[in-house]
Amino acid sequence: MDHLPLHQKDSVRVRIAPSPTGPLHIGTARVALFNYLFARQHQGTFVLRIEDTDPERSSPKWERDIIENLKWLGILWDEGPALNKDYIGPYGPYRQSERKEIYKRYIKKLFDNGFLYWCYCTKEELEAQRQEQISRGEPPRYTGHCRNLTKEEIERYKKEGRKGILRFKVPSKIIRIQDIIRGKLEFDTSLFGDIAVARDFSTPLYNLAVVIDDYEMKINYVIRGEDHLPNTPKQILLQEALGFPRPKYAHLPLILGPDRAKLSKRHGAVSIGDYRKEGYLPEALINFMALLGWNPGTNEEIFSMKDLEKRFSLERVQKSGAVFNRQRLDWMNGYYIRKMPTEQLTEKCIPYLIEDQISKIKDQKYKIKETREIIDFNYLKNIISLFQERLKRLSEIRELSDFFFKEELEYEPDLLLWKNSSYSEIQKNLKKCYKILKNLKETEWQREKIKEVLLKEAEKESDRGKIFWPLRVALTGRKASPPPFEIAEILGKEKTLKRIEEAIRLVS
RNA sequence: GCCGCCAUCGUCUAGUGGCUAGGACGGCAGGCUUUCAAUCUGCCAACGGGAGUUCGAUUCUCCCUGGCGGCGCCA
Repeated sequence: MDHLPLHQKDSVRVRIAPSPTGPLHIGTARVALFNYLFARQHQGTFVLRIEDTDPERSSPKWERDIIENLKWLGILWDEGPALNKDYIGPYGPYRQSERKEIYKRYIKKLFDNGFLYWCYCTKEELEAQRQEQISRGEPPRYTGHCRNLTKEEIERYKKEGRKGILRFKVPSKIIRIQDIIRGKLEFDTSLFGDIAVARDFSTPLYNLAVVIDDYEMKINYVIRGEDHLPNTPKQILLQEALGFPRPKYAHLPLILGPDRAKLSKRHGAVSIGDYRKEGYLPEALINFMALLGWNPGTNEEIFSMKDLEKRFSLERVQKSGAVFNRQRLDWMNGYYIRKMPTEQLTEKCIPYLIEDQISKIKDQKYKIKETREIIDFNYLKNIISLFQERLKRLSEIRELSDFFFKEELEYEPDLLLWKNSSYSEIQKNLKKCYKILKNLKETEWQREKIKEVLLKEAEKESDRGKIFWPLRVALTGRKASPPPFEIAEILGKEKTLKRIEEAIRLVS
């Protein structure tokens, strides 16, 4: 850990700085996670800052989404906005829109020291220039048209109603960066042109705002996505002009879509909220995201947040981008679902059922909407337990368990047919089941007993499927489901017999 | 176009100057099983290309190719 002197171990300060222009993106969440883990590892501080300098695109609604979902994931910050109340931290507000006084000081300082100038070019003029440069094969950049305007020219522009923007006089030099993940990097700033840094004295643009805030908040490690690599030398130039120390940089590989382009909306669900709604567990998402670009160097692959806090290291972060693989996420989510206590799983599944199968009456009591039966938590738990090893996403419980909440099942009579058996044979076997089950006492109505008595009958056949398949279909109306004994037990004797009768009628 | 970054199975990845290049997801085949799932067993599957360095390169260097990112009065 040569980039981290021992005496600084307790002073690590990192941040995640999302802009509230959309819901929490999976890429942002992963960058947040890596920052969080790095901070935890070094007993450092993890800061959340809201980058809402663009009032056009920012919205409190998205800020709320970002905050709520970070909390849900368990990526908690030490300093930053609280969910429901205003909060001013030790380094000022954590929302850029509330930090104008701070920015003003520095922008004035830059201007007074001659680093900045007003540029009055219009967007159209800039665009025309850009096109021309591109057609000549030059890098599109601002070449300093307004750098040395006379007082008269400035007056004239102002009279024309031009508002102007503050640009930074970019010096020509080679910037060398030592990136923790990528090693030595070099940039030639003469290719940049003069960058726009502020709309006016109190509203900095991104590059300047970041530099000022990171300095003010004493951020010493900047861990962010690789897409920010080209911004880094620009920010360093600004730091140098302001006399700020340079933080250490670590640029993380990007999360890619199946086409290997940066993961974006067109690839499907990208917001944490979407995954949450579909029934992905935070543990699975965290584990999965951590392994996208990081690995422990061993064959282990199941990691809790606590494990990650112990094991994570920037040194083991990959350089190349990682394709987001939904199947692997599904597998991992299924793994965590199976590992979870059934009680807890039931609690998590109930909201999905409440959407259409059941309604909540009071604590622990629910009503099946279609049959109007009153059931309790335990009943639901019994149902959920049948699907625990079959679920990949919590939302699947709706579809999978549907037949428990129906008055009547709808299915094709042909579905009752096992292999090449005939209707009459199926009818005969269903009648046998009916008779056997009817003779069972209520006290004997439990899965082992049901299985025992039916198995005795099924053994007489050349193939157990001749008994079990039609019975299972009679109870579920499905070609795939848990075993009939367990379903019968939960359904109860009366409903079970009724469903068998119904099936018999179908094949008559 | 310019600048930059990256390069091991389809995907996530381990790894080494000499190994049958390892694991996981997925796929395929099989066991268990009425079905599905879970689970177990097995199989398929990779070092982008060319030079160099070297006794020997997947590994080190260079070039090429390819992929990606960036080039806003967005962040």
